[in-house]
Amino acid sequence: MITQKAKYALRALSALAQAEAGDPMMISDIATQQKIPKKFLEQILLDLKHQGIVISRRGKQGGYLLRKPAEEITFGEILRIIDGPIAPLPCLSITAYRRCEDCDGEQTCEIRHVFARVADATRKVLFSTTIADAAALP
Amino acid sequence: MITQKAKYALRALSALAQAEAGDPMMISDIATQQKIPKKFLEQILLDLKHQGIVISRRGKQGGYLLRKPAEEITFGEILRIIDGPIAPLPCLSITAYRRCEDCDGEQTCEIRHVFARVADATRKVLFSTTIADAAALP
DNA sequence: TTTAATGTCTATAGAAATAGTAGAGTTACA
DNA sequence: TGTAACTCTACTATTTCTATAGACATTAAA
Repeated sequence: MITQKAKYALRALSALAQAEAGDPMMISDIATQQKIPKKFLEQILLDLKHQGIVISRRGKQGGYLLRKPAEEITFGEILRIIDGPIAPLPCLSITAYRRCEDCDGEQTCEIRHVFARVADATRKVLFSTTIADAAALP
Repeated sequence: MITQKAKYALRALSALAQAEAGDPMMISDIATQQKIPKKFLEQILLDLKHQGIVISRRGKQGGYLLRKPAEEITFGEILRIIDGPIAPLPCLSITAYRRCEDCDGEQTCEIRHVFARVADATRKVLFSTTIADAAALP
């Protein structure tokens, strides 16, 4: 299961993708429209800003904007930022590889190569789907 | 990420699959061989017993056995028992469906159909791979 | 029939993750 | 200069994860 936070992040980005281009959208508008707790959403958007996904304008008439075209923001990259590694095992993570301490070597691990296939299949979907795809829907 | 518990469960079952057919394997032997904390493994095997995956014999010469051929035990069914639903969203779970409260309808949800594809891809791997595949390796 | 070895079951506990909430601070437009 | 917006840090309640502890039940073998 992905976290609630990741769900919120993806839906918020989808809302931004649907907004007028160049016209910032306020946290409270996104929160209302997408039924996301406002203070929680603040944190999420701040994260996404720090990771270069969105930009913000402060003060009156402020709000958030996508930093790049929605077509270039994948589900995979957002999930990595919010929920961490995509891989089902630490020893299969591309961005946060960690050896399994209780495991006697990756070549002989009985389960590693199975989950390698899971990871591949998952990545194939997540990195080929963008926020634009999500926003396009009905 | 799957839990440590699920990793232990799959490796324990793989050990059972490699044991002499009909010859029960003791918890402590599995624990030593697979580097699993013994008391933790007890719980895991008990779960698997209650779910009909393994059978046990008590007393001297006791131990655990697979209840059905390793070829018929899939990774998917074990993960469901230990970690819960395979699906990345509650509203996509086959065994534990739950509506998303903050979501305005599953037809219009921007992210649901993306994760539906993730779930399909994941299930395809997890339910076509068995403990026998894991045990067969090197 | 006793004893030792084995699984069974319930309870407990510390650490980490999850899902928020609170509030003081900063910026910029009108 | 006022106020509407974002920024940042800290805090908290709940749940999940990863075990550990210990009393109990059963069985095989001496």
